[in-house]
Formats: sequence, structure tokens, C-alpha cells
Amino acid sequence: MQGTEYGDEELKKAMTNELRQRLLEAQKDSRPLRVYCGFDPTSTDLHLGHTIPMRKLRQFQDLGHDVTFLIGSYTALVGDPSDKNKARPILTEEQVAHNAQTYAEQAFRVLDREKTKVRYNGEWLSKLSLLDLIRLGQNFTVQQFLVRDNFARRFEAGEPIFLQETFYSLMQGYDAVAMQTDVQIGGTEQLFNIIVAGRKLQEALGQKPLVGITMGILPGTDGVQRMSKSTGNIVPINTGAEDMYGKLMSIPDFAMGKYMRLVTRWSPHEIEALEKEIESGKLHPRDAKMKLAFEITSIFYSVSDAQKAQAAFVKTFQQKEVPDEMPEYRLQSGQSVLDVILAARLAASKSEARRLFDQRGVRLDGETIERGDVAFPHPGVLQVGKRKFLKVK
RNA sequence: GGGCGGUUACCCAAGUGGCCAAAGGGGACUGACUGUAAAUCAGUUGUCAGAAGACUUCGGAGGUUCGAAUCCUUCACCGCCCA
Repeated sequence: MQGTEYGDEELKKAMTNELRQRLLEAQKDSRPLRVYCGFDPTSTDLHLGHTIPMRKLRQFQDLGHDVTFLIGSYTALVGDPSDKNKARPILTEEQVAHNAQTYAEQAFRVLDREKTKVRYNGEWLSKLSLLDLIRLGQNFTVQQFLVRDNFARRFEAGEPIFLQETFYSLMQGYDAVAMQTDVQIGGTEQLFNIIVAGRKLQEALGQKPLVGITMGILPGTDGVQRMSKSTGNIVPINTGAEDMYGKLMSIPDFAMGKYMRLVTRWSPHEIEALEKEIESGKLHPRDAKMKLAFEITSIFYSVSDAQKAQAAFVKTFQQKEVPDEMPEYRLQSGQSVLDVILAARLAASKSEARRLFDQRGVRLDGETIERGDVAFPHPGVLQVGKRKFLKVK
């Protein structure tokens, strides 16, 4: 149960026991457990935070269980209140469809394509009638929802709680019913949806309530706030090995433990051993972080990609040399340095580019260029900031 | 339906007629240093202009004023209380 978090010891014990029992039963009946985790396609990029439950799915998969990657095509229309302190904007069906496609592809960086069922919850949710929905709702009271931490906080703070947000839990609970789920995985913020809604509906509809596994929350690159696109601290999956490696090297030292526990394939013993080595001074924190970055990068890319990324990192940031590979740009006559930076999109606007000059962040073959409005001196390697390189020919 | 309060830049959040391109925090970016794109320290963070300055921005539209994010009207959305 590495990386799980329930916020309540009793619950953790209960779920651990139930899972154990369920595994035994399944073994006796020689059938795999039906395990799923739902992802709402609310953006186009999956990031490391998303992959935590995905990796738990993968573990089940590797143990021979029946894993479903559920795309919340319908729930995304409603918007999950769980991971926000305010309601999410509601997406259109087109947006959802588009995002859903990109999600499934990215998911296979973690999951075994052959063994994974990809389903959309619109499959069954779209068929529910109003009466069905009412019947589902009869299993819950408003008070039960108000107790939920996320709602309680917003209620206290006088922030909006939309009625449709309560449907969200019902819908997710119904997913569990529709798939006759044995085990559901999600982040800790899914506790209510999984443990309350899912289990309760299953029981009400004559199914055995699922075992909920809730995973700890991964902080973003700032090390503190939850990884999320809107706080701008994500490590996207489809970002390329080098960028992923670099972004991981930029997490604060104190966040390494969480990343090791939640994202790597390392065992608890290995992690403890590493941490001891760091503490005793035997292992340099930087080297530990490099191991971490290497491990995580190689999960999503290949080992050789990770090696390349590491080599490039060492070269550019530790030895401050020019990387082997970089985009090229063909200089046109009459272009100033500023023109080149804009044309190659190394800065978002002229003002931003100017600031970079003022801050002494622009170099050509190692020589700082003080102003942007001069003609491009000569072909060479243009460096903008720490990590943007351009071979100008 | 009535009363009151709110809508500010990437996010959170101050600002209630000129000193506001708009405090503060987060994020992001740059530099120094280093142990790394960590930590720490310093700086930057609307656009355009070499500087002076100009232009656009504070939910939308209109208005008052020499001058508005700040006042008025109206529209939209949200919260609270009452029904």
C-alpha cells in the first residue's frame, strides 16, 4: 500500500483488510479483480500527478487483474469539485471528446496497452433517466454532502456550491456500479466519491461494496502546492525526456521524499536507505535528485532517453557547456539579435526579450550581448537564459 | 421576488476619484552564488518605443468628471440574509 493515504488510520486498516479478503476470494473463484480509476479529460496534458493512480493500476495489471482506464467523458461535463476550492468550468462535449483522445494515448506511457480496457462513462451515464437519477439521489442526504471537507470549507467561506456538483459524486458512484467494481483507485481528494458514493450505491443496488485505494497527493515543482495546471507547477508527461529530467531537478530538496514514494518504482526499503544516506552525508542531495530524475524519466521514456537527458543536463548545467543538440536557425540578412530571438520564439514579446538583454541573459558563444537592436554579430550559438539554445547559421 | 455584499493581471488577493500599469503572496523568468533548473540573496514579471514617453488593462456596455479600478446608470454572473 505504498503511497496510499487515507487521513484516517481506521479507514486505512479497514480498507487494507477488505482488500486482503477480496484478493483471497478472487483467488478462490479464480477470477481477476475489476479495478478502475477514472480520469476526467479536462485538459490535453496529463502530468505526473495523474500518473500516481495510473501506476497503482499498473501494479494490479501486472498481478493479472482486470484494469479499466475510465475516461470521464460524462463526468467532465459536470466538473469535479474535489480537487479545487471552487467549481470547475464546464466543458463542452467537443472539448471533452478531443481531450479524451489525447488522454488515452498518454496513459499508455504507464499502462500496458494490451491489458488495459479503455472505457468512457458516457456509455452508461448517458442512458440514465431522470427517474434513475432521482433514485440514486435517494440514497444520500444533503447533510452527508455538507460534511464532506471540500463542501464544508466552501460553505463556511461563503463560496458557491453548485447543485450539479453533488451529481458528480452520484455519477462517479454509478460508474462503480456499472462496472461492478472490486477496487477503485483515486487521489485522496476522491475519498468522498469513492468511499461514500461508490460503496453506498453499490450496496444499495445489491453489489458488494468496492475497496477504495486513495493515493497521496503529489506536490508540483514548487514542492508545496498540489501539482496542477492552474498553479503552473506541473511536469507534463509529453514534455520530452530532457525537459522532464530538468523539471525534476528543479524540485526543492525537501520534496524528494514525496516524489520517491509516489512516482518511482522503488521499494520502501530502497527509499529509506537512500534517505539515510542523504542524512548521513554519504549521498549528496544533488546526486540523489539526479537518481530520482533519472528513475522517473526512464519510467515515461526509455532508459537510453533518460541517459541522454542526464548527460545533457550534466553538460549544460553542471559543466556549463553547450548541449549537443539544439534547434537551428538560418540567419537572414539585416536581422538584429532581437529579431532572431523573436523569430525563433525564444521570448514571447519584444518587451520580454528586452528584459532578457537588460538582465544579461543573452549570450552569443558565451559572450553577453548587451542590446538587442544591433545587427546579429556572427553565426554561433545563441543562449537565452539558462536553458534556451539556438544554433544560428 | 426583496435587502445587502462581490466580480482586479497566470493564480490568490489589496486598492474605494489623481501619488495606479495597479500593494502583498504564490507561480514563472533573469542574475549572483552554489551542491542542481535545490536552498539563499538580488532583480524582472501588460504592450510598444534606445531613454523621455505613448497605448491598452481592473466582469460587459454607457455616462459624470480636467481626471475613474475607484462615482452614477444598466446588463451579466456569484455569495449572504429574508421569503
